[in-house]
Amino acid sequence: MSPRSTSQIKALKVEKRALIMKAGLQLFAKNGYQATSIAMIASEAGISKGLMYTYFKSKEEFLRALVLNTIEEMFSLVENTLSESPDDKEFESMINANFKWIEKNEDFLRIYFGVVLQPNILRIFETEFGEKAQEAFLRISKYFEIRNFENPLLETRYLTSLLDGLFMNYIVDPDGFPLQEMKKKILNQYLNN
Amino acid sequence: MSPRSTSQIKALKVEKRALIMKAGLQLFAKNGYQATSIAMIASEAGISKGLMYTYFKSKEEFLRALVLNTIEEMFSLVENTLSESPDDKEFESMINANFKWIEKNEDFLRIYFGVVLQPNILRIFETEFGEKAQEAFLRISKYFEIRNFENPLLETRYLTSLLDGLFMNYIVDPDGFPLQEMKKKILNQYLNN
Amino acid sequence: MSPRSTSQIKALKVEKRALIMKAGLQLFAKNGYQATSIAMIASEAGISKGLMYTYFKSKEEFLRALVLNTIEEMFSLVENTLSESPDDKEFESMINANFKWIEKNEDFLRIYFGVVLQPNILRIFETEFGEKAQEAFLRISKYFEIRNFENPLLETRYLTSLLDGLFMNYIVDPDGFPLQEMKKKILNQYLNN
Amino acid sequence: MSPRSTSQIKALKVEKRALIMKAGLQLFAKNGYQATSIAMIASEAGISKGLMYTYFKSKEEFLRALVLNTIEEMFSLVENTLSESPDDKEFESMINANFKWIEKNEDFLRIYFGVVLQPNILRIFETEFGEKAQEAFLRISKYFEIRNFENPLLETRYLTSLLDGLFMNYIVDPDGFPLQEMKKKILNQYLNN
DNA sequence: CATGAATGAGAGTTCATTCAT
DNA sequence: CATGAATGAACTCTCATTCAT
Repeated sequence: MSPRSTSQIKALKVEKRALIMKAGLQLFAKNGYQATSIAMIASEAGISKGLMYTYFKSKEEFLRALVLNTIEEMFSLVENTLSESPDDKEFESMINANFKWIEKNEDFLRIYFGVVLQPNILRIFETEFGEKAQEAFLRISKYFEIRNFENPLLETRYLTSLLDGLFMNYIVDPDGFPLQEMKKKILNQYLNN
Repeated sequence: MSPRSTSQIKALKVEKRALIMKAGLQLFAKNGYQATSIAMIASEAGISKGLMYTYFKSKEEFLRALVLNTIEEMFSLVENTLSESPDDKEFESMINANFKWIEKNEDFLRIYFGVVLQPNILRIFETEFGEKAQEAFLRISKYFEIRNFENPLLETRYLTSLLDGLFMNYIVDPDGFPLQEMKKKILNQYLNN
Repeated sequence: MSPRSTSQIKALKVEKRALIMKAGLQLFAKNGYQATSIAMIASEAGISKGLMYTYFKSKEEFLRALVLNTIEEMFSLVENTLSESPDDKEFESMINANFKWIEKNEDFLRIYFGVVLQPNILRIFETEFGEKAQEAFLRISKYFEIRNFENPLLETRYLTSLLDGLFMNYIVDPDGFPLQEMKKKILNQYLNN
Repeated sequence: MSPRSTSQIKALKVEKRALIMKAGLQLFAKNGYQATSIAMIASEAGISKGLMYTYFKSKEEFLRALVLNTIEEMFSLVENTLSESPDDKEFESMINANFKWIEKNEDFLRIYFGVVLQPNILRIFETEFGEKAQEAFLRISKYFEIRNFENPLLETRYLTSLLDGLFMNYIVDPDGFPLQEMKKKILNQYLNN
């Protein structure tokens, strides 16, 4: 019961939590949320069903944790690449970072789009989620402002929608979709005029 | 037994079928396919659960009917507006038609994206669905070819992804999304250089 | 409304009734009672489900009619071949008649055994059915009495059980079961000592 | 976590499994397979419907377990009583064992005949089931061979059919059927000439 | 006389969740 | 801390039966 052993236990818990989430990520991506049972996730993570409920209050809570966990990372891509007054180079980095990240997070993307599109599944997101999105959105918008775009907010919305569309098409057909060419096209479009 | 009464009955069946599909469309759009039960659809349509199965063989068949019914209309927008050698005016018509149609078919769009993105739901679509998509895709590509775009196929994929992204963002937030401005932006981009 | 047309109608009804029963016989034999739906029978008979219910009060009534209809024929085989004081020749005729009849009524036999073995399906039979069986039973018993068997009733029960067993095994494997040899064996056994 | 508690739990599972099978045996025997619902079995066994499915994968699997479990015992009666070169004494033992067993397994018999006779229920049995039957069949046939019967295989088929018929009639009317006398009759017939 | 649309109860099955061990 | 037996509600789907036409 020494503090050390307690912290070790905590570390173990964190590790196992991550393990479970990894299992859930894969299964949700492969089968969808509804078609993936708690039993499947527990089995994949090598634990019992019952133990799932000491880590996550419910299946929905689990999904929420799963998505929020990664969504933070996703939105921080923008903050990590764009300063408060972003220049072209930073913009290019941001785009690059996004495309790179997407390739590594296909599974998450699949879940993410599902959650975004079927609001009744997780309407609760909106608050926590909106804040982070808002922040990233404004960073990008700042770049367009600096570049003297007529309507920076519209341009930002346009760009993010474009990225959404590209990424969505990418996860529908990862092998056939020309992701790299699309990236070049975007960079050309924004940086060469 | 008279032809009139027979045809009246048939007409009633067609009407009721449409009624059920309308109910299904709304509920699937609101809750998603899996989270919508046959009982809910029947109740919304004002019929018994059992009767659903005289109109549709299974829940999956029902979804298929629902989607194929409208998807044809969606893809024919391109064919109806673009000739075999499409000019700028036709391109503009096509874009206009698409944006107009989307506003009238929010519910369908929600289902459509869900079907496309959810992995296991209906891979069966792919065949019937792919053919129609292919055709529309090539029509648009022909336009870019005529306009001497360097890579017409890539450009088409880019445009359709952009539209997907815009429409997806529109259905997530129909009231807040500047759909009309986006349309203008696209038309400017493609027609004014 | 002339008497003739009325009787014609009646004849038609009788014919159609027979037609329905034939369809039911085949389907019950092929799929079993529970796995055969009224809809299937109606369809096979070329009529509507609703019309079934003008000929038979319920599915169970239909089964009852089906079985009683043929069971009478089956038991009358004994009465038709055995006189009140049956001799060896009559006994041989009776055995021959039974084996011949069984080959022509495989389908019925399948249903019959099911009904006999699962009493809860049709316990109501017992009365009507028992009477006819009793009569045939006593006729056979009379033959053994005349032949001075020690215990004619036991012998009858033995013989009828033997026939049941043979016929049961025959319908389980109609092609592989040596029905004719079994008949010879029985005749040898009873007539040659 | 101790081995004892684990083994206790396992023992409990085995016990409960047996309990469910007992309930199923009775209900299937009384009503037949199709007319007995999982709900009825669960209720009779004092458990919830859902729990049935942790013990048995499906209703059909349950039936299979029920039948295979006992069928083995049934066919092994022959192997346990007849040696490779069976003599009269062994034959008598075999007959005795069969008659004795039947009285203790009325319920099973009812199900067994149902399974054998109903066409579509479980043709899957045939393989596993056929092998065991074949073995027993050949053992008996060996006895008739040694006894110099003209056609041992036919004689075996005759005897087993006879037994089937007797046992079938016994379960239709357990109280009225003279089972013991029939046994004596068979033994007399085969052993006294 | 004949139809089949319509019902409603009930079937088999799954699964998130709980809790005794 | 960890298990998985147990529950109960919900699911998709079937079908005997009725009845307006």
